[in-house]
This record gives sequence, structure tokens and C-alpha cells, in this order.
Amino acid sequence: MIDNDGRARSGRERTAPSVPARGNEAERPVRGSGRSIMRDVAELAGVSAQTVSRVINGHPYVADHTRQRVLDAMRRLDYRLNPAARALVTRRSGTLGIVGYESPLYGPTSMLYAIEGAARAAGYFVSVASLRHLDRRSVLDAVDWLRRQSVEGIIAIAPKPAMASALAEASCGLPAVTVGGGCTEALPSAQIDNVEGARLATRHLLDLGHTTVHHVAGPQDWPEAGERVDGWRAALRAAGAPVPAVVPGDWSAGTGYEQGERLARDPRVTAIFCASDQLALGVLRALHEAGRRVPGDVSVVGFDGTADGAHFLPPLTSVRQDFAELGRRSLRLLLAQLDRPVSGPLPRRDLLVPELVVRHSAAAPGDGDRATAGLTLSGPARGA
Amino acid sequence: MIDNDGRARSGRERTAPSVPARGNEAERPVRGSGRSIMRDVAELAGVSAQTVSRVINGHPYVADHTRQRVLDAMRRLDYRLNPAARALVTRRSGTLGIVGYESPLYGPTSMLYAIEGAARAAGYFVSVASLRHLDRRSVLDAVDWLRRQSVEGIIAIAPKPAMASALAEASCGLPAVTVGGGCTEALPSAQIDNVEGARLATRHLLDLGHTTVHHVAGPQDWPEAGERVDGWRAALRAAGAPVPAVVPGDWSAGTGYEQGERLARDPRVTAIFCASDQLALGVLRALHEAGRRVPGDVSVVGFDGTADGAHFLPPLTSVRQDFAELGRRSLRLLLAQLDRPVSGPLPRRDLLVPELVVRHSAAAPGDGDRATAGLTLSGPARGA
DNA sequence: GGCATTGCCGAAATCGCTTTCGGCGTTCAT
DNA sequence: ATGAACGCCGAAAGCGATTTCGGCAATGCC
Repeated sequence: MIDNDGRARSGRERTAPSVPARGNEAERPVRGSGRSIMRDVAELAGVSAQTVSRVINGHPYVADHTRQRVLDAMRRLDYRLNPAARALVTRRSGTLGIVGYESPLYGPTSMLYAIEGAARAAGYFVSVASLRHLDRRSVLDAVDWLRRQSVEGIIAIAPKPAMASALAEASCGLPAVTVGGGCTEALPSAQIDNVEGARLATRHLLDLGHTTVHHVAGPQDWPEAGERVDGWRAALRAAGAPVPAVVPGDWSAGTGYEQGERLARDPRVTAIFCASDQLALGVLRALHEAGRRVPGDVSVVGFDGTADGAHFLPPLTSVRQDFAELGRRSLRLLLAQLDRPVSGPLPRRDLLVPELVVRHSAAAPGDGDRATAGLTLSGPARGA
Repeated sequence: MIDNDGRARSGRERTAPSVPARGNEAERPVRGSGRSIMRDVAELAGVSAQTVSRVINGHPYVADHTRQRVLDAMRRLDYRLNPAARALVTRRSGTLGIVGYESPLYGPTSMLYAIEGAARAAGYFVSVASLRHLDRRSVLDAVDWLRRQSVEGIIAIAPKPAMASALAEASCGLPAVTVGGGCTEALPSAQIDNVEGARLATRHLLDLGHTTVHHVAGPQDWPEAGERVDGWRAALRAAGAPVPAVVPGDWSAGTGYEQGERLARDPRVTAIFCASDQLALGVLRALHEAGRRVPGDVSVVGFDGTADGAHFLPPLTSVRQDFAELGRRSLRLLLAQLDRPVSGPLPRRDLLVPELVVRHSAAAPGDGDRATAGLTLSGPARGA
């Protein structure tokens, strides 16, 4: 066993056990610090390393008793496979990247963990790259950073189209999906069906007997806000109801309050659909201050279905977005790309239909005394 | 170049360029799909692979013009280092793990991204493991999962002591820190100085002239809640003020409202310190309904300093926790452990002193008319 | 002039795993 | 009886980087 340069090869022979295998650990504890490698397991089990590999990877053609011996040895040595070594040879890192952004909003933050949970169930690690700003440049940097750790796919929690298209550009050759408002033709995406959600909310108010519904919208440059406007308008048109001017806003309680004050002064306003629960919170307060009872004088419906909404006064009827499910769907979209890189047409857009959560902020017009009497005195409802 | 088994070695020789280097790509595009490896760069630059390595790792003893040639080659080939190969030999994955949990609370969710940002600045990847439940078992699983991808250290966003100690146990041998409420002797941690924050809030109310301050607390099994009780009590004692019974609660607006109703009925209550902004929101509403003006009749101070608080009615004076900074501090603690694994005594507990954000919900007792006159009519303040 | 030092760079070994190739012994079909 | 097929397993060759060891020139010092 002499190499062509004349030097003896270092201790790789199974017949030279006295040569320290790694580092300078004089003794290798049988029950060790998780530092054992596949060869240790193989030796202890009396098989070769690749049989151990076969066991780990669930290959067939391993005798049951051999498998047992290997598994025992793994347990005794507290063996942990080295993912880097595996990744090196398989060319698969086993990790997915998530591009996320810090936001005071309820939705985006709760999706991340859901995605991770689902990814873990599918055997993938998840690493994140955060966005400092919601702009192109940040997305490009984040994707580049994720590529550097050779993620196998990327999910971007991207509320704006500019971000989605930046992802499409930067991820070239890498499976990627968007989730949330921003989406682009180039990439599959999972989204809430905002149009349908808004329609649900509006129709609910119409069905209760309101002649029309006013809408406090989200920020103009977020597609989700626009879609909710569309749904609201469509429901109104379908019912032959007059379509009031959109009340512009952002997602915050602050502007909800401001716009709510204006709406409160208009006695013809009996139903308001808000693009977010926070908006609704502000509107609710403004109405309350103006002496207009909810839902007696004015009905209000929100959008988000946050847990806090159940504690508003009165408990807020809202359109619940299941962010966790949305996260899981986006992962499914990504996994589909991963399994068959060039498969048939995948759904480009997985639309998750939201659900109306009826609580107590919406009622028939003029139904005030009966509807609110109990509510105002009792605490907030405990519903989820 | 014949191996001892008699078979010719496969194409590793630089003199056999016709042998495809990898896979079956017939031609290797100079401007390629990021699939080039270090040897390609070396060839193009006319140097050896380890010189390329030296350039990448910033080793000295590389001539300037050589370095330039290598950098040019890297650019032309769009070369990306294979992290798995590096990790395999360096035994460092370059990634950190974060154990987080999904929560409707404002704080925990915003720390994650801050930590990631700081970690990226320090050259570390970040991968996450989410907790389905806030219990021991989940923490153990999450840490195990992170270990499997050989993270170099772990930060746990753990609000309860049981979780911190589970981390301490599971992370054995791996640098780890906790951030947030839960902490254990065994692990360093970064935390808000809740005692000082509560003292700040209480003293602020006392300084305004209130004879005492009532406290609506957070959930009993969260240390953060307990610490805030301690700080409140300490401030009261230091001022010689009577110490009312703690009003128990959790973090939610719902219980804030419930407890607020009770407090509102007690005319002696002129100042309330709430353990969270959400709690304060509920209290505010209860007071408003009871016809007690804020801050004219009753002053209220929250804890969190959420952006929404600036839009409460009236804008909420609160104790701001800088979660982003907290995240960065926890990372610093971890990095310190990483650089010198057995260094001297590190700060076991990095206490971040929060800051009182004075808005308009607290004033001198009986100061009602002047203080609220303008506020009630104007919109919510625009302060951060 | 001789020798050690310094600056720069290359050959080979190595990290721990998977893959490819092939070797046995049994069983099955012919 | 014989060849093929199958079940089970091992040897060796990588994956693409870093590390160790060493080589060669130019320089500094005695």
C-alpha cells in the first residue's frame, strides 16, 4: 500500500486500529459525543460502510438481521449523519429558503413557521433570509444569499408584484414560488382568494338587508387591497346595489379611525367592509365615539380573522385567512417542482378560499336595540 | 499513474482535457449556469485550485496580479463556492439555528428577522425550527432537528423557563443562548429588563402625582410577567405608596377589558399600569365605556411600545421593548461563544433597558379637561 | 558565499458520505 | 444440469472544497 509518491498512506486501513481515526482523540468512546462517523458504525456492526448507508437511505437488499445490527450500532454510538458529506455527493442540500420580511402585520409572520413545520415533515431544512426593505434590491440580495447555501427551492413571502418579479429573475433555474399578495406570471403562487373573501363579506352585509356597503380599502400598491376592492364591487354590482366611492386607507387602525369618523357622520352609511381587522378596529372606535352603535346602527365586517378580533367591541365579524394553510400550500407548490423538475402544468396560482367568521359586529339594519343590548354589557365573546 | 488494483485512474489528470470533468456536459460554457467549480476557475486563471481557495479565504501570500486574475475568472464563470464541500472539510456549517414559536404576540415574531439580519452580517446562515407547542418535548425535537443540519449554535426564543432548560439539556456541547422571558442558569440569555421597565412606568405615574398605581399583570407562568410585577411593586415601595393587589391577567385585550371594567368601577383607581399594550387596549376601552376619561380621570401605561399603540385613543404611553436590538444582542452572545469556545466569563444575562415612550394616556390626576380636550377631537397621534 | 527567512504557489491527502461496479451464494426456469 | 435472476454485501472512486507539506525564487544577514 505505497502510493506513487513513495510515502506510506495514512491510516485508512481497517487493519491498523491504533492509528487515531480523527483528530487526536486518544480513545473513541463507544457511547460518545455524537462524533462518530459511518465507518465507526460499520465496524461496530461488522459490516461495510455502504451497508450502513443502505440502511440509512432505506435501500432494499439489506437482510433484516443486518439492518438490526446496524441500527443498534447507530444507536449505541449516537451516530449522526454528516449532512455536508451527503450534500456534497448527492448535490442536494436538503434545505429550502424562505424570503420573509419583518412586518407589524399579522399574516406574514405567521406563515413562516407553518412553512417550516410542513417542510420539516417533508424532510427539508428551512433557512431564512429577511428583507430590510420591501424593494427589488433586497429581494435580489436575499435570494443570492440563499443560493449561496445552495437551497433547493425558494418561497418568498412577497406582498408586492415588484418583489415577486425580482424573485423570478434572481431565482432563475431554481424552483421558486411566491405566497401572499405579490405574484407574477413567471412563478407559481399560493394566495388567498381576496376577491371571493371580499365578496363573501359584502354579500353577508347585503343579505342582512343593507342597501349598500361602504369599503375602507388597504394601500393602493398592494394587490391584495385591490383584489378586495374588486370583490366588494363585484358583489355590489351582482346585487344591483349602488357602488359608493372607495374609502382609501392602508392597513392600520389609525387610518381606520380617521376614515371611520368621516363615515360616521354620514347617516346613510349602515354597513362598512374594512380591508383589514386593524382598519376595522379604528372604524369601530370612531363609530362608537360618534354614538353610532354597532351593529345596531352600522354593521362592520373586517378582513383577517385575527384572534384579537374576537375581543373587539363588539366581537368582529371578519373574513378569516388561514395563513398557516396558505404557507403549507405554498410549500406543496414548491415540492411539486422539486419532485418533477420538468413536469406538466402545475397550478400557477393556488387560490385558498377564505371563510366568513360570523361574530357580532354585523346585523340587519335598524336591528340595534335587540342585537346590542346584551353585548354592550357583557364582555367580549370568547369565540376563536 | 496506475493504481494498485491495476485499473487506470479516471480522469483527474490536468493533461487529459478531453475527459468530461463532471457528468456528461459535453461542453463547459465559459459563462455558465453557476455550475463551475474551483478547478474550473483555477484553470481559467492559470493557477492551482488552492490558490483560488487562498483568494476566497483571504489568505496572505497571494500576489496582487494573481489575485486579480482569480477574481476575474470567478466573475466570468459566475463561480459559487460549494458550501457542503467547505463544511465537510472545515467541520463548520456556517449556519446558526433559531428555535422560534408561532405567536400572536408582537415581540417574538419580530426578533427572528432581526437575528437573521445580524447573523447574515456576521456571515452566518440561519435556519429555523418552529415549535408547535411551548413544551419540553417540542424544544427537544427542534434542537435535535437543528443539530442534524449541524448548526454551530442555537438561539431559542423561549418565553418559559421549562423551554430554556430543555434547550440547555438538548444543546449539550453546542453553544446556545436564550432570548426573551425564559432563561436558565445554564445558558446565557438576552432579555429586556422587565423590572426596570415596570419601574419606569410606575414611577412615571407616581411622578405625575398619583398616590398609587394599579397593575394588570400578564400570565403567571411567564417570568416576564412576574418581573413586571416585581418592578411595579418595587417602585411603589420605594415611593412609600400603598401596594394594591395585583390584577391577574394574560396578555390579551380580552382580559384587559374584563379587568378594566372592574377597575373602572373603583373611583379610587386613577392610574393603571398594564403588562402589555393589548391588555391596555382592553382597559382603555373599558374605561371609556364606563365614562372615565383617559387620562383625565384615569391614567394608563402599557408595555411593549407597539406601533399600534400610537393610534389608540388616546395614544398610549408605554414602555418600548426594542425587540430587534434584543435579537441582535442575543446573537452577539452566541457569537462570543463561537469565537472563543472556552473563554472567560461572559455576561450570563444581557439586560436591555427599555425606554418609556410618553404619549398621551397618562397625566396628572384631575388634569382631565385640559389634557383630553384636544385629543378627543383630533385623530390619533402620529408618533412612532 | 552560505544559509536562513520570506513571499508565493502547487501536489496530495483528506473531510464523510453516496454511487458504481462487481462478487458471491441461492433459487428458479429451462 | 446449467445459465439467468435475485438477494445481499463490499471495494473503490468520486463529490469540491481546505490543509498540510513542501518547492522554488528573491532577499537579508553574518
